Amino acid sequence: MAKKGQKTETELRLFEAALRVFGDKGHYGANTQEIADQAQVTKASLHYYYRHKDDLYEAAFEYAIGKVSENLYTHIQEGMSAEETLRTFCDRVIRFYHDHPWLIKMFIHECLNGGKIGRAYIVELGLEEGKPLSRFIENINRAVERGEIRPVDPYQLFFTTLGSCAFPIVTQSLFSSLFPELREDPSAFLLARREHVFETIYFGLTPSS
Amino acid sequence: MAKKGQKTETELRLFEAALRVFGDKGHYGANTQEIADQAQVTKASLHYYYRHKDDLYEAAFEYAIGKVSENLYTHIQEGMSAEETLRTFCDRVIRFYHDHPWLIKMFIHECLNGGKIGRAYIVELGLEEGKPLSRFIENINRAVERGEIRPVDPYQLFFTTLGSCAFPIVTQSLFSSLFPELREDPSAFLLARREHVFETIYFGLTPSS
DNA sequence: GTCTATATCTCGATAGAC
DNA sequence: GTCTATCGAGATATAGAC
Repeated sequence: MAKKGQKTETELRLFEAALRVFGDKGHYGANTQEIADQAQVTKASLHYYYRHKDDLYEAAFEYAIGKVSENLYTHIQEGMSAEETLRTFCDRVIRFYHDHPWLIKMFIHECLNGGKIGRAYIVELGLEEGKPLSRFIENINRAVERGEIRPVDPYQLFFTTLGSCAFPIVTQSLFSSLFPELREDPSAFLLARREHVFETIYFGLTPSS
Repeated sequence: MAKKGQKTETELRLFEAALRVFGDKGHYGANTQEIADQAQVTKASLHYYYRHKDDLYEAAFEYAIGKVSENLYTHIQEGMSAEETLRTFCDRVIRFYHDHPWLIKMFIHECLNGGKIGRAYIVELGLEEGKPLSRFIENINRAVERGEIRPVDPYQLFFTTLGSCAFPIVTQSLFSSLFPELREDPSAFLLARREHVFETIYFGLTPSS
């Protein structure tokens, strides 16, 4: 059922509730009762469509990775300069995770749980020709070759960029009690990061640049 | 008991086991049976020293924050240049979390759970005069004033630096199946980040700088 | 397909012997 | 202070009526 093309209306409600609840609380923190409640069905119905909790979780995680791929990586076009690539990536990551924080939370939850379930689905982001992540890596490598930017490990740069963008969204609940700007207007702070992260990474902090 | 000065040997074993298990699995993922097993006592003994699971978790989290403060922030001295501040911070964060990944995992788990319990303890990192985080912020502000670096929001820079350093350690379990360098020699990749992160943030990517 | 009712299991916490 | 035994809440999952 979960895999077949068309979902019934009930199944769709279950699936969307699962995205919200798993996204918010992760695999362990979520419970089937809450998912059933949000979908306005009973637990028995939930188990009718998805035999085990894990089946529902896997379906949700696979869908989430697809959404991430679609919203973050497809906007990085082959042949973009490093500047365009980084600008686009910062903008998409921060806007997307700002609007859908449960997606990055689901991902981080899965990381903390050892990635046992998610590992099978993350290959969709792969590095092979044409896959989403490969365009980021390729664009950086080309930019180094033609001297737009200094030599840099594109994998390291990927983590630096994604980490800079995603980390404040993940840690907001704790750091907001410490940082006045983040506490008073989280959206403004997070959206201001699009410029900050791009400029810091691309131009650095030294005034000469 | 937990708060008093001297811990008995059994209590110490329990506490250290709690650090490991909570650190690895977070508040919800951890269970008291596993902590008791690792401490080689029964659950009943665990509950003798710590009435509720939450008491043990709070003690562990408070201790963890103290460790983080002690190992990351005390090495940032008042009056350091921005260059020294960032170099020191990258070096300490990556080395420390590389050696003790459960500490950053515990922190992120708490963030994902909404920070309800940890919020009370994170104020120890505060921004007030003399508190650990204030030195980072102050050093950056001074560096801007005297023109060492261009104008930058020190709070934004804090997230950029910490996120760049911590994110790969947190997400290693999932991204290692995607990035060959990270999979084949995680330590080398993570330790190489100390230079990469500092140079990317301080000097940027543009070759002119 | 959806429900009520329930089986089964896991976990935090307690009682009481020693 | 540590143990065995057990309680009771809450979770996943199933049985069977409709």
